[in-house]
Amino acid sequence: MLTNRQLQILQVIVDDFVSSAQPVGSRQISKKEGIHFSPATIRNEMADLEELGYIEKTHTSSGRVPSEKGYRFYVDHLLKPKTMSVQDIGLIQSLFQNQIVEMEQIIRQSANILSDLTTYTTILLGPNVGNHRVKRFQLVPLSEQSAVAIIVTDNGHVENRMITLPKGFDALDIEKTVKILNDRLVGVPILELQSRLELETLEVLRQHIHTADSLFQSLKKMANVEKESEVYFAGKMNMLNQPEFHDFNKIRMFMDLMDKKSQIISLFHPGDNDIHIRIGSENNNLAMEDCSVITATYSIGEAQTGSIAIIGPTRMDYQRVISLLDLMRSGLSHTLTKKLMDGL
Amino acid sequence: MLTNRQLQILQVIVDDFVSSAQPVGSRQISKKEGIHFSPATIRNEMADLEELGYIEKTHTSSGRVPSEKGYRFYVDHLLKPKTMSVQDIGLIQSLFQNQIVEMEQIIRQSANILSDLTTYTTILLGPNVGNHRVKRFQLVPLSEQSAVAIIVTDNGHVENRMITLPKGFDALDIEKTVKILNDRLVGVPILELQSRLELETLEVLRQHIHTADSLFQSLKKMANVEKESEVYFAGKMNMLNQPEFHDFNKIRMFMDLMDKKSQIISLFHPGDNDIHIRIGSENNNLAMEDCSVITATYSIGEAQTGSIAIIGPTRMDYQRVISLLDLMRSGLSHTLTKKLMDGL
DNA sequence: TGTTAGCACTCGCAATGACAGAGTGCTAAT
DNA sequence: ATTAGCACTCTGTCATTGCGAGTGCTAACA
Repeated sequence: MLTNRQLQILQVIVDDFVSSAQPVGSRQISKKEGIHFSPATIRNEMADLEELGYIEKTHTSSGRVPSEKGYRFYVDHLLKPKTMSVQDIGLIQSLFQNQIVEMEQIIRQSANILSDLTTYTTILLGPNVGNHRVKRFQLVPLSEQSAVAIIVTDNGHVENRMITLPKGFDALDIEKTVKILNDRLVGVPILELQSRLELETLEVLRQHIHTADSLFQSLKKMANVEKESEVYFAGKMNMLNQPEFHDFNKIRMFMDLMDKKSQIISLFHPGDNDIHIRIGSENNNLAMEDCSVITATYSIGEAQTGSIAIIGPTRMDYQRVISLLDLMRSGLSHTLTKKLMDGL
Repeated sequence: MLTNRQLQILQVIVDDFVSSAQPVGSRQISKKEGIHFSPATIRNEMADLEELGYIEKTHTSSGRVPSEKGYRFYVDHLLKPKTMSVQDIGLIQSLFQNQIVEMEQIIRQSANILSDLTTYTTILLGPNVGNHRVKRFQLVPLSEQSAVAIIVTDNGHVENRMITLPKGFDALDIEKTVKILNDRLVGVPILELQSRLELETLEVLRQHIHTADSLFQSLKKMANVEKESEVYFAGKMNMLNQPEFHDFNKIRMFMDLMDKKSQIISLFHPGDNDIHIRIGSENNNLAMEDCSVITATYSIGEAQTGSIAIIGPTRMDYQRVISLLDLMRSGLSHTLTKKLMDGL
């Protein structure tokens, strides 16, 4: 167990390093408010803290830097709620007071505001599409052989896809098909669309349309709606400002990562509803070794949830990010839920 | 006028510098195939070329580097068609042989292939939306007060927008509205949509729907479809590989530029149908001082055109990029036009 | 007269060493 | 238990040096 003094010192080291990005020496610590012991004493304590793995030296005679374990401890035990600046709060509030109609707009804006306020990178996962339900199908023929299939979901999202039509498919066929699809599939969650399509419509289609099987192939493709959530980015380039990223290899790796949706999604904490913090190697990703990721979820109505992640260097202002994230998550949840209830 | 020998030397300097990124010295030049004079002679010629402004020294005793004027001359007079590698051709061909249905997919892929093959950055402007014509309107109500408005264009593009409905707007009203819109506005180019909407439908709507004016406000918003072309990027990060961009400020400026659609669009050559090359400051953009941009246009059918730009360092393999760009532009034109003719 | 060999000179760059500054660990005094 | 003091270590900077690559110029050559 750490002594009170060790806690104090660890706190100062993390706080100081977070804001200066420079290793922290004993003399520097001794000058801080609330520290009433000499540099020598502090050096002794630091030696202990180092032995325990909470801090590290960058070289034999350097000041100390928090280790991953140190950050972890700091985050778990030493985080003290700071009051947020009125401006920050105001900026976030104004987004929600602003009467924006489209959900997507609001989400985009949220990401931008977060990355501006934090100077880190924000990734925002839109509500998971899988739970949305089909509201309406539409089939707009473009030519003899092709048409646009449109699926509108209950939250106003529109999916559209080009499909090929069977030979000799006429206006009447289209009408019939649309009717069948709407009769049978409205209300079905996107996630189940493909299976339900087969189950519910194949037979009926065969009864009414003589090219049913060919058509069905097209419809099956259409029903293969992207189930992964939309990903919104903001402030990708903010990483360039972080001194730990003044290294082309790191930048490269980071940017490559940002281009891979599957890897991005793996950064999010599955399931659960809290704010989560992953520090450095806890992200299980080489490109993220010097990064921490703080994630939160927001919810829209009962069923839909989305996530927000803020990615910064491990030397990150954890408290500030958490506050901002919390404010944003609740604002988003509230505003978007209201939109949903009001029928968008 | 440059002597034959000077041309030869300039050519070697550009070629060499393009591939090595290192200033080229007289000794190095003298060793090249086809060069039959001594380093001393070459030094004399280089002194002349420098005086004429085609090449520069990076410091008093360095080798020479092409100046902007040098590149310009090279591009205008010295470019020799190289035969393209079979692999490159194959890769591009395979894209078009591949049976991809969606235009957008093809365009995205094209950009990717180009940036992969060139190792530069590709920007692809989709066909200008303004000329597309309305094929069908649809209005899907989501709640009492809101609906999704959908516009399908003749090339299969789908625009959708949330709109608010007037109080007490019922299913019958929706049906009427959709009918009126489709009767009056199908075939109208997107560009004219807003004006034609007012001209053609306002009166009729007033006759049939008692909340016509309120509805019309919503429709007007809907009709405000983005007229600028879609922009596709590929290989943004390729710039990191270029030694001239191993400088955080340049990277930053470049990336900032890439985020500004209006600036991006200003990089393209307006109007004209040829391949265009802009070197360094010819781009009139500080962030582009060390970049060259090569642009080409492709066309879909008679009316629609799009553009491709490849952005690399001024020290760029001009010939290769031009060949690739030419191949891609004609492939794209051909394939997409065919798609359009086949009714997509 | 055009070409070339030779040479002195310049510049960048990498290696070297000296040195100041910041920090540590340990010991001995308080 | 705390702290002052001191020897030691490591980094970063600066000036020096030497090397290599390249140039410009001159004089010799074909």
